[in-house]
Amino acid sequence: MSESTDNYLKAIFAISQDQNEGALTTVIASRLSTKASSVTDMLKKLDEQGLVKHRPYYGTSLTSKGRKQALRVIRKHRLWEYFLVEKLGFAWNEVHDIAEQLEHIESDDLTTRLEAFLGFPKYDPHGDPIPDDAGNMPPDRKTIAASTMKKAEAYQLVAVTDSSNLFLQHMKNLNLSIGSKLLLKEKYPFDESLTVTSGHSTIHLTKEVAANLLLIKAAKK
Amino acid sequence: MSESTDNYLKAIFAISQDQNEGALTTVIASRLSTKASSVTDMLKKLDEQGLVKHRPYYGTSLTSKGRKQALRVIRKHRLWEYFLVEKLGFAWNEVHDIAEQLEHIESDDLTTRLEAFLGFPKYDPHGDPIPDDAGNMPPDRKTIAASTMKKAEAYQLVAVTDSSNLFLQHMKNLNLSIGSKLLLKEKYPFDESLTVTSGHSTIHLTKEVAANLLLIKAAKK
DNA sequence: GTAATTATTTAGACCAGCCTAATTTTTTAT
DNA sequence: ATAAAAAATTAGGCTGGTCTAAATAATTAC
Repeated sequence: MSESTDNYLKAIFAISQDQNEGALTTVIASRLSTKASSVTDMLKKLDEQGLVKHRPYYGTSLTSKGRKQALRVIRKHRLWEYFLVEKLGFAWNEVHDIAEQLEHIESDDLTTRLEAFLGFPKYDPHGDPIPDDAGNMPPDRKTIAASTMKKAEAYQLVAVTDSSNLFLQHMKNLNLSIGSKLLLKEKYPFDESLTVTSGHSTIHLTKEVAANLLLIKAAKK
Repeated sequence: MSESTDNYLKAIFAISQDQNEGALTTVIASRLSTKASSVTDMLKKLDEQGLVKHRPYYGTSLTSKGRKQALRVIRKHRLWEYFLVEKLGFAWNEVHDIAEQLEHIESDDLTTRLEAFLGFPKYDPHGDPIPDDAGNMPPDRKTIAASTMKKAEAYQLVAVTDSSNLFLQHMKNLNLSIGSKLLLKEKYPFDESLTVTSGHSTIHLTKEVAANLLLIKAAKK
C-alpha cells in the first residue's frame, strides 16, 4: 500500500460521504490536485487490487477491502491530529498538513499504543469521529447547525463542516474553538446572522459562519 | 529532499563516523541494501545538489549543507525513538523501524515541539546523543566499555555500541537496559568474561557482550 | 435527433530510483 | 611489472506515478 494508494482511497471515501454514490473521476482529480488521466490510470490499478469498483461515467466506489484501508488511514490521521493539538499544543488549524504525513506511518502497534496514550479519544480536534480498530465510527452525536439555535438553551460547539484553513483561521479570529459554550443572544432575520455569547464575550456570526458550526445541547451552566 | 536523499545522507554520515574518512560506494550500497550502480547514480545527483563531495576510489563525504541535513534527520529519529519508548511504552529494541519512518516527517515546528514535550532529552533510548536544533551534539560522556570495569566501583549502563536487533534482544534476555546500575563481581581472564550484579540479580557477560556495553561511573548506592 | 458540452480514456513521454550486465579504473599481490 | 582482485561506472531497462495532447463516449441542450 503506497502513500498514493492511501490518498486515493481517502479521497474516494470522503467524496462518497457527502455526495452520495460513487466518486467521479474528475472529482477525484480535483480533490487530489491531479489530472483526470492520472486518476484513470490509478483507478485501473486499484480496481485490479480489489480496492475499488470503477464504473465509467457512473462513479467509483470502495470495496469493503478498500473501505477498511481508508478507515485505517482516517483513524491514524485523526489520532495524530489529536496528539498534535492535545499533547504538542498546536493550534487546530495548523495540524492538517503534518497529520497528512503522519497518517502514512505503518505500524498497527503504533496506532493502538498512540490511541491508548491519548486516552481513547472519540473525536478529533475538528470534531470528526475517530474510527476504532475495527473501522467502526463512534455513535453519532445529534448535532444541529448554529443557524438553528434557540434562545435560553445552552450549546457546545463540537464540530465544523468546513475544515478549510480559511474557515479555521476565521474561527480563530472570532475566538471560537471546539468545546466553546454558546448561548444565543439575538437573531437577525434580515441577513440571517446572529449574535451569541461565549463566556464573557459576544460574537457575531454571519449566516455563512453559522451554517458551518455544529452544536450539541449542553448542560446549562 | 526526498526520503531516499535523507537515507543516503544518514548512511554517509554514519560511515564517516566510525571508519574515519569518506564513505566508499560499496560500503554505502551494503548499508542501504542497494546496488553499487544505484549508489553511483544517486551520488551524482547529491553531488550536483551540493550535499556531498564524491571522489571515486577515495570516498564520499558530506558537505556542510549535507551534514546539516543528516543531523536534522538523526535528531528527528532519536527524538521519535525517545517518544516511542518513554511515552508509548515500546521496548527499546522495537522502535527502530518505526522511527525510521517518522524521521522523514517534515516540519521544524513539529520537531521543536516534540523536543519540548519530551523534556529536552539529550540521549535516545540506546544512549545515542540527540543533536540540538543547530546540529550540535550534547557534550560527550566519558564512557568506558564494560570489559574494563573495576571492582568496588559503581557504574551505570548508558549506551551500547551495537544497535542491531540481535544484540538488543540479547540484552533484553539478560535483563539489561540503559540506566541499569552495575557492579563488577568477578573477572575471568581465561575467556575474558565477567559477572556483574545489577540490583539483586547476577549477570554473566561474555567478552562479546561486555565490549558492546558503555558505562559511566555512577554515584555509589 | 443532432450539436455542443462534459467525462473519460488512450497513447506516448517523463522523472526518481532502482536493477542487471558489461566495462573501466584503481589497487594489491606476487 | 604484470596479473588478479576490488571498486566504480556506464548502458540500457523497469516500475510507480505523474503529465500533455488527442481521441472517444456519454450527457445535455435545443
